[in-house]
This record gives sequence, structure tokens and C-alpha cells, in this order.
Amino acid sequence: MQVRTRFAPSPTGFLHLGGLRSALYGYLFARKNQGSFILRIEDTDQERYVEGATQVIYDTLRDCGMNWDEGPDVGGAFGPYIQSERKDLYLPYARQLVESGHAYYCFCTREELEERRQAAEARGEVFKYDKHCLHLSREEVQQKLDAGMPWVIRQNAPTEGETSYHDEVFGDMTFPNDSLDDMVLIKQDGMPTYNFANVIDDHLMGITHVMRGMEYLSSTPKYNLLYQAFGWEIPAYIHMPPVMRDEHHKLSKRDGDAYYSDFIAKGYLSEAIINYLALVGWNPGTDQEFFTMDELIDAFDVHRINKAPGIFDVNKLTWFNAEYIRRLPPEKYLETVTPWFDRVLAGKGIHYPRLAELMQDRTEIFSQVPDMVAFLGKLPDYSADLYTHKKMKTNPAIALASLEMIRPVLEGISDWSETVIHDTVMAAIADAGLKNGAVLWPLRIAISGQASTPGGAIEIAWLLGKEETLRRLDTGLEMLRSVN
RNA sequence: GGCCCCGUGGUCAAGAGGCCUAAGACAUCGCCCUUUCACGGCGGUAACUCGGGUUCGAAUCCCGACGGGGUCACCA
Repeated sequence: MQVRTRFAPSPTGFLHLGGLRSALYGYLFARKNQGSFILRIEDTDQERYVEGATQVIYDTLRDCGMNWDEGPDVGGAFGPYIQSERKDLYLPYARQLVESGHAYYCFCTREELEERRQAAEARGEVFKYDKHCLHLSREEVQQKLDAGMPWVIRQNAPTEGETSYHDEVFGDMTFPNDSLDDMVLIKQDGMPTYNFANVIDDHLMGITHVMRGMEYLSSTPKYNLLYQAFGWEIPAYIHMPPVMRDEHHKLSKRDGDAYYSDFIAKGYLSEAIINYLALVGWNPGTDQEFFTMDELIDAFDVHRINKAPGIFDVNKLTWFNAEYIRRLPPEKYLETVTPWFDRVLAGKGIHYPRLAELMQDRTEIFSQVPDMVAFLGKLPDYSADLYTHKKMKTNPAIALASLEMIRPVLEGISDWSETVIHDTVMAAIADAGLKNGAVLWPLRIAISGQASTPGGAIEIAWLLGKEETLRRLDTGLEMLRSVN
């Protein structure tokens, strides 16, 4: 059997990481089985529709390396792939169900329903539609229709017995039928509800494996009843637990920090995001942690999807990101980091390739880069306390002596290259009978103005250039003379 | 509240009756390397929710409690 899965987001905003993971698992499963991955846009709720959201979905998926075989923009034999464009297709199916007694017209207004709902709540009961309109005769229905009364079509669900189905990750599920409500199939505006459109579309599009969040676990019996009423084959179900923000809340669109685009803006690599996301709720059963998309496809197995929700851990994502950055070819790293350098170093004449070499192993997220290299563009204000470091055996007094010793040495260097600076400085330190740290620490502090820097004194001196190095050294000397 | 699902360290998780004195990873702590920081290396702290069963033997099976999540819309 040709496997066909689908990702069916509603265009209500940016794609958050939970949604991205659903897409990923669907994509992985389809590819793993040489099947097709279909993209369908579920925009039946005009009130929540957000302009441009569909494009964001396309861009995000492509960015992450997930290509769909059929979809709104690429076409396919089962289109259209945008639900609103399929609008007219659903009503006939609903009517068919009305004819066969599996559904019925309902003329109850929202207000009436609301009253009954509140009355039920007042009695401490759960409101369930009472099939009020089921008993209308054919004539009465026609009369109301002719009179132009607003209507909806509801499913006629059984009230006794139970319905079972099998889920690939949760196993066998059974629900008592009396918990099934007569859900609305066609809304008053003529649009199908998600519940209905979803069944019709999945069938029409030949979806063999329905993959979706586990929040649909309990409404699946109602969908199965629909499939049966039509005499259609019920698809295989793969329900997935949610990705949580913390123990109590799942990642949602209301949490701005969960958007894929935000992570990209902060300097996370899409490969790292995908790799990490794949591992929240699923594992390969081995110790392998790093996966390319192809390796993910190869290792993926829906039976290894966990049933319990997984909490999204930015820490681990950040670690993955740092690892991916370290593994980047140097040229690629340089290219990616350049705009981040530019934010604070544009026009400063800093040698980016060398800086990039120094920075690559220290970059966890690109957005941290500007703060880490800003000192090269402008010497920050710093305190003389920085000259004190126990392990380096230095303090302001020692630092003053060290810097006074090293300044003329640096000034005397004509070939300002790292090796020459290194050899000259180290030789001078040895000649003076000093410890490396007693000179190198103060030097680095004087020219960088901060306790930790990417690279040591020599590298920074080279990056800064002779002139700027001496200028900063003088500033440091001045400060030290005033405090000593 | 009814119904459904789930419950191994702070987090992701391996584990499908004896191999568990419970892997691995992130985080955290310590040491080493080192001209700082980072990288890297080594080591440490830290978990089977609880209570009953079943069994020679249970993290693994059963029941209950507790905890968490979901669902009960003309939203998807």
C-alpha cells in the first residue's frame, strides 16, 4: 500500500515548534515508507485566519528541508489543497448522511443552545446536544428550510454501546458511545467544521495514516462513525503527545517564544532545531543523537514515539545548536557570522576570518556574538579590579610593572603578525624572569577591557593592530598609575 | 465533574519479569588541560509517584490511590 500522510495546519499565525514537530513526524513517516507527504491548509475558520500565515508555513517547511509532494503551491491529483477552496464539496456529503439517517438538520439557535448549556451546568451536568431537531419530520424540516431559517447539519451519533479503534502509538482505544455528542458537520455559514472537513478530505486525498496531536484521541470515534456511514475505509491512526512548555502548559501560539521564526532570528540553525525536535517524544533506541534528515528518515519508527508529553528544553536545543555551529565548515561559519560581527564591528577594520576562527568554538547562538566581540570595536569601561587575578598571580601593582615592561617591546615590533608578536612577547617575559600569566593577563585586560574574551592577549593584539593595541595599553597604564 | 491517555534523575530518555547495584545525553558540581573564556578529557550529585497484590523474582504484569495531560464548541 502506498503510504500517504499529511500535515494540515490552519493558517492562524507563525508555526510554533509543536506544530513543526508534527509536520516532521508526518514527513519522516511518509519518507520512511517511500510514501507521499501532503500539505493541506485548513482555513475553514475565517475568524482566525491570518494573512500571510500560509506563506510562513511554506517557508518554514522548506527551510527545514521538508518537501511536500502535493500541496496548494505544488499541485497534485487530489486538489485543491486549501480547504476554503473546497467549500462546495462538503455539503453534498453531509446531505448524503442526512438521507441515510446518519445526520440531520438542526435549527436550534446559538442562543437556545447556550441557554440549555447553562441550565445543564446549573444542574451540575455536562451539556450534550439532546437531539432536539432529530425528531423533526421531513416536512417540518423542508418548511423551515423554505422559510429561510438558519440551519446546521449535525451528526447523529449512537447513544449506546461503545466504539473502539486502534492507534499505532496508544494501542487499542475504547470509548462509550454515550460520551459522543452530535457534533456539527456543516456550520451556519455553510462551511464544514474541522471535524467534518477533515474526514472528507483525508478520505478524498487518500490519506492512509492520519497523524495528529493526541487531543483528537477522544473525538476519533466520531470520525470513525462518519467513515463507516459512508462505507469508507478507516485510516491508520498515529496520535502524538504534545510538546510542552513546562509541566502544565503545552507549547502554544500564545507563547511568543515558541515560534520557529523567533529561534531563527536568535541565531539557531534549522538543522539543530529539527534534530532536537525529533528527539522530543521520539528516540531511535540507540545512543545516536546527531541526525541528518536522511538519517532521521532511516531511523524513524512510529512505535518508538513516547506516549507521555515531552517538555521542550531550550538548554538542550542550545547545546545542539552549539554543536552544529562547531561542525560548520569554516567558510560557512564566516558567512553566517559576518552580519552579526557587522552589528558592532562594521567599519572597524577587524579581520573577520581570523575572528571567526576564534569565535566558532565559542558560539552557542549567533545572537550572542555581538556582545562577545564588541570590545574589539570599542574599549569598554572597566574597573582596575580586573587586573587582580589570583591564579595568574597578578594585581594592579604587578600589572603596572608588567605593562611598563611590555609596552616598548610591542612598540618595537615592526612585523605585526601573530607569530612575531607571540615569540617576541614570550621572549621578553622569559628575559624579565616573569610568569606568563603575570604579563599576559594584564595585557589582555588592558587591550580588551573584559575578563573573558575569545582568544588570548596575542590574538587580540593582532586583531586590534599595533596602533590600537598601544593606544589601549596607554589607557591601561594611565589607569594603573592612578590607582597604584 | 464524566470519559480517555500518561507517570524512570531538574529536562530528554534506555528499559518490554531475572543481564538493573537502573544506560546515555543536556543541565549542574569538582578536577585536569590552558595566557582568560570556551572547546576537550576525567570524575561526582541526582530517578523507577505511593500502596496493595501476582511471582522464587517486578521499574517492567494486575488493582487502587495520588499526580499530570487531553476532551466534553457552529476552534482547529
